[in-house]
Order: sequence, then structure tokens, then C-alpha cells
Amino acid sequence: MPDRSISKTAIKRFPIYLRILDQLVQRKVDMVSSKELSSESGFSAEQIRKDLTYFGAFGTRGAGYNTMFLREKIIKIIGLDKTIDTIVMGAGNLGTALTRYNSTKNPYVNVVAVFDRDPGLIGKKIDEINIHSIDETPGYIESHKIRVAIVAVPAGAAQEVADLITKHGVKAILNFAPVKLHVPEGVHVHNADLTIELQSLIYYSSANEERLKRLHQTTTAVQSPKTLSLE
Amino acid sequence: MPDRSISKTAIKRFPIYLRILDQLVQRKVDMVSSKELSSESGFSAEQIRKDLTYFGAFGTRGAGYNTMFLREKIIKIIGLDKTIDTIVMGAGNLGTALTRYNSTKNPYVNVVAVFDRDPGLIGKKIDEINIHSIDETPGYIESHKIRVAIVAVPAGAAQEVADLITKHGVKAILNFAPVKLHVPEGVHVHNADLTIELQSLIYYSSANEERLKRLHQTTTAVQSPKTLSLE
DNA sequence: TAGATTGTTAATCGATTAACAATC
DNA sequence: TAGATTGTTAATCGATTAACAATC
Repeated sequence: MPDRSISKTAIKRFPIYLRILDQLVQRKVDMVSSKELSSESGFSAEQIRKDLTYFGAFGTRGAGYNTMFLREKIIKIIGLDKTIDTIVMGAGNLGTALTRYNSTKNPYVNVVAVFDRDPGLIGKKIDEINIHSIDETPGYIESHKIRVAIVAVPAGAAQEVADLITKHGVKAILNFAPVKLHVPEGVHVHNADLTIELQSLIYYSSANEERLKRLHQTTTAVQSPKTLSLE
Repeated sequence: MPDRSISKTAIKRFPIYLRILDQLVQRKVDMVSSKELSSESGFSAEQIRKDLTYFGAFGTRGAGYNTMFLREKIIKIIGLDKTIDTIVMGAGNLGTALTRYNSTKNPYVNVVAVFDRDPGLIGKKIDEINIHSIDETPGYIESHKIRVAIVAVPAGAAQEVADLITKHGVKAILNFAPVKLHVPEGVHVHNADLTIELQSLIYYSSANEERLKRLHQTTTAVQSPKTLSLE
């Protein structure tokens, strides 16, 4: 049972800190304050300082944080200090795009292989990365000690694929399939369900008042006024 | 100022409820309890009941929820009761995959146009959807009353694109570019930053103990023991 | 009526923010 | 020393869970 003390939401902020620090180091900025990190990231300065102190005291009072030093620390906190080899399950539209995306845009992660069931795709390449038969997955995971996988297969196949890869050692799954995956204890799943992201955004895209009015016009149950978010 | 009372995290659960109800209706299941919805979704039954009562009393004590009725209510709550036309900014790998994905996998959202800057892409199609010049964006947004957009352009172009589309009426952005977008008040941005999702997952993929040990070996600052998540 | 399950209030838990002493 | 900014504790806020009365 890792990290009794640090929350999932906090951990999601660290890659954002890292990205900002990457930029600062590149721009040869030596020091940065929590206030400056705040305006770059959108998180409060207090929250940033709090997040960092979960792992140590990396700053200098009165001066701020050394960008190169803090960057190195965050890389180690996240676990990006050794190259992370990842596989992509599914070579469809999304799997292909994700393979390319991570190869070009993600400086800390390496997609080393793609797996698919379609014989027409096996043996082909996405850029330089081979598409293998899904039957080769167990051997590949074990010989290459793969711990992180991206699942981009259709909903109907996702659980089966999750079972397969976790059985052979995968500990973390970025799941793009629109299903809840059931995985053994100790395996982490992040859902990156694009349908849900987009649908929940629609809630915010139009005047709530109108929509909720429509909702209640057809609602037979009596509403107590304070359960409404308008007025 | 909409929804003083309901949180962003709660709203993200509604599309998941909807997906489950879609399946139940399709399977001709008439009634469902919060307990059953809980085991399907992974959220607690109490939380599901709480979420629903933000918008009304849709169930029957002793019996549960009528699946068709609840489904209709949730569609209206999210705002999916009229067709949502969406545009995709950027026809690169990711933009293309997202266009196809939403066309085929997202039953409630319609991608109606894609925009890009590359003259080599303009005039081509992604499946049946035309790729337009980015210069046509303002006119298109206004004439088609587009309120929701997906941004899948390179990081360097994302702010500029966000400025353009919000200026002409877009109220909600699903942002795949790895930058923090600054948008006018009242515009909502969901970040779907794949790099960050994957990097934060890596934190969970290996033994924390080892990593944190490495971290502190090179830390000069003295640590108070309780700030550590191990021992 | 007995059993089941909702709707809702109260209790708990966790995360964020505020405040400030420590200290560069 | 004066000014700035961290690290850390305390206060606040919000979200989740527990409990149970209402009621089908």
C-alpha cells in the first residue's frame, strides 16, 4: 500500500510542474518562486509548496527554488529518472495516434511496441514501432519488463486485454476504452475516456438555467427549492 | 455563475451513469438500484443517490430507478437532449483520431467540421467530415452556433486557437495541447493532456519505496520523518 | 405488514487555503 | 538589518460516507 499520505490529485500536478520547469531550465531561468509557478500552472502557491514538501524541502527561504535542482527532484519523485518503456494495446485510429503522440511529444516515455489482433496489421509499423500479434504480448511484457501500458482497444475487448497484461506484470494502465476495468490489487488504472470528457464538458457549454427548467417541466416529483442550483 | 452547488467531479460521473443506463435500457432491464449502479460504475451507492438528488428525486423508494426514465433525466441534466455539434481544431494525428473516434464511438456528440492551417490538408476529408481552412473558423462557428470545440493543435498554436474560437462563441473546450489555456470568464476548459496522464501513472507503476530512497540519498535538506510517505 | 431502497441530514474525511514563524 | 519566500501548522472548505427516517 503505497502513498498513504499523498493524493492522486496531487500526483497529477507533478507532471505539470515538471513541464514548467523544463521550460524554465530551457530558458536558462535559474530560480523560480512558488508564486511564479502558481501563475504558470494555475495552482495556488500554497498548494505547490505543500505538494513539494510531501517529498522534501527543496527550496531556499527568501529566494525560491533552483529550477535545475527542483526539476531533477520532480523527475525522481514521479519516477522518470530511468527511461520508461510502454506498450500500446490496439493499433486502430486511437492506438496509432497515441503511439505517434507519445513518441514525439512525451519526452520521458518511450513506446516500444504496439499489439493488435488484426492479422492485416501485424508486421506493419507505426513510424519506427512494430505492430505485433497480441499473442506475443505475454512474452514481450516479461522479457522487456514492461510495467506501463496504454489500452486503446474496443470496449468489448478491453477487459480481456487488461487481464492478459496484468497477468504478466503490467502495473499501470492508461485506459481509453469506455469501460470500467477490473484489475488485481496493486494495479493502477487511469481512465482517459474521451467520450466522458466531452460529454461532461457539454454540461458547461450552454445556459444551465434553460436546461434545468426543461428538466423540471417534465419532472413529476416535487422538488425542494434548495436542491436546485439556480436561484 | 452556474452551479454553485454541484462540483466538477460530480458532473464527470453523470456521463458514466448515462453509459450504464444506455446498456441497461438496451438489455431491457426496467429497474436498477443505486447498489447495482454502484457495482457497475465503481462509485458508492450513497454518492450516486446524492449526485442524482442535486437535480431531483428520480427514484422509487423500495424499488429503485426506472432505467428509461432516469436515462432521459440524465440526458437532460448533461444537456445531450439536443444534438451537440462540435468542431475539431487541428487535423494532425490526434485531431484525425479524435474526429473518427467521436464520430463512431460517441453517440451524443457530432463532429461537424475540422480546421487546420496546412494548405495540404484543406479540402480533404476525414471519413465524411471536411477539413476547412482555419480562416473559415469564425464564420463557421457563428453560422453553425458552435459552442463546443476540441483543440488538438501543437502546443505553440493552442492559445492562439483558443483566443480565436472563444472570441466567436465557443463556450467549452476539450484541450489536448500541453499548455494552460487562458480563456475569457464563462468559458470552460477541460484538459485532456495525455502526457500528464501517462506521467502521473508512472508514479504508481514501480515500488515507491525504492524511488523515494533514491530521492533522499541525494537530498541535502533535512527531512522531518512525517513528511515522508514511507515509514 | 415486512422488506427494500430511496432521499436527506449529520458525521467524517480529505484537500485546499490562510497564516505565520523560520530563515535565506 | 530589511525584504522576500519557504516550510509548516492551523483553519476552512468541500466532498464523501454513514445513518436513518420516509415510503413504496
